[in-house]
Amino acid sequence: MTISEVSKRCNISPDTLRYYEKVGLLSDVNRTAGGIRDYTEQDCAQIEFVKCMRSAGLSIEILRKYFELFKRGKRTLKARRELLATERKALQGRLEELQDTLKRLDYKISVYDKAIASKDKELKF
Amino acid sequence: MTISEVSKRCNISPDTLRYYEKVGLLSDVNRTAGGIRDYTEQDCAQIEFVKCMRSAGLSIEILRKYFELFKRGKRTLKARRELLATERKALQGRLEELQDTLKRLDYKISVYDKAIASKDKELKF
DNA sequence: GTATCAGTTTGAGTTAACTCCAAGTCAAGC
DNA sequence: GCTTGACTTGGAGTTAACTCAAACTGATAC
Repeated sequence: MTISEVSKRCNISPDTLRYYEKVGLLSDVNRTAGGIRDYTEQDCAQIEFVKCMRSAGLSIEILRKYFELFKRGKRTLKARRELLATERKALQGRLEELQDTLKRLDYKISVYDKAIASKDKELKF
Repeated sequence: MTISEVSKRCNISPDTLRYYEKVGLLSDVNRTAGGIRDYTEQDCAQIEFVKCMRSAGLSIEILRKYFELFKRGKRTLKARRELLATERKALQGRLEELQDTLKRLDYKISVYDKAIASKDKELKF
C-alpha cells in the first residue's frame, strides 16, 4: 500500500504518517526498489491503534516509549502491560471528569431554557 | 481576593489567570487603589467554570465567544444556549469515543496478561 | 526612609503535534 | 527522451495555550 492509500484509508495525512514514522510510532516500513514506502496490513493496524490512542489523549512520547519497549522484545511484555495499565487508569480518570462536565453542561443548558422561557431573565455567566 | 489567593484556591497559575483575563475569559476584574486585582466570589466561580470547560476540551476561542455574547446582554441568551448545546454534543461524542478506547485498552491489557501467563508469547504490537 | 515582596505590564519564549515547502527522484505514458 | 505526477528528504513554519523574563510600582516591616 502506498502512503496516499493509507492516508485515505486511515484518514491521516501523508505528512503525519511520515512524522509518526520519524518519531518512532511505526518502525521499519517496507520500501520498493525506488525507495517508496509500501505499507502492510500490519502497519495499517498499528496506525489505527496509534490514531485511536492519540485521540484518547495518549501523548506521542508515551506511544514512542511503548513501541521502543516493543522493539526490545518479549522481555518487555510486563513493562508494556504496565504502561498500558497506567494509561488506562489516566483515561478512566479523564472519562469520569468529562462525565461530570457533561452533567454540568446539561444543568447549565436547563438553566438557560428556564431563563429563556421566563421572559429572558439574565444569568450570572 | 488577590491573584495569588485565587491561584492557590483554583490551582491555576497567576500567569494563566492574567492570560485568561487578557483574552476575554474574565472581564472587568476589580482593582485596588494601587492597581492590584481584587477578585470576587463571582470571579472565582467563573474561573472554575472556565477551568472545568477547558479540561473538557472547550477551546479558549469558544469560551471567548461565549463571554463575548454574555457581555452583549439578555438578547444573546438563545445564542449562548445554542453554543453550549453544540459543545455539549461534541463532548458527548468525545466521551463515547473514549469509552470505546477504554474498552480497547482493557482488551489489550487482557491479551498481555494471557501472553505473560503463557510463557511469554510475543504479540504483534 | 529603605529593603523586601507581591503585585503590575509588555512582549518574548516554550511545547506538542503537526503541517508545509523546496528541491530532488523515479516510473509510466506519450 | 521528455513530461507528469506521486513520491522522497530535511528543515522551516504554524497553532493553541500557556509560561517566563525584565523592568517597574506600591504597600508593609523594620
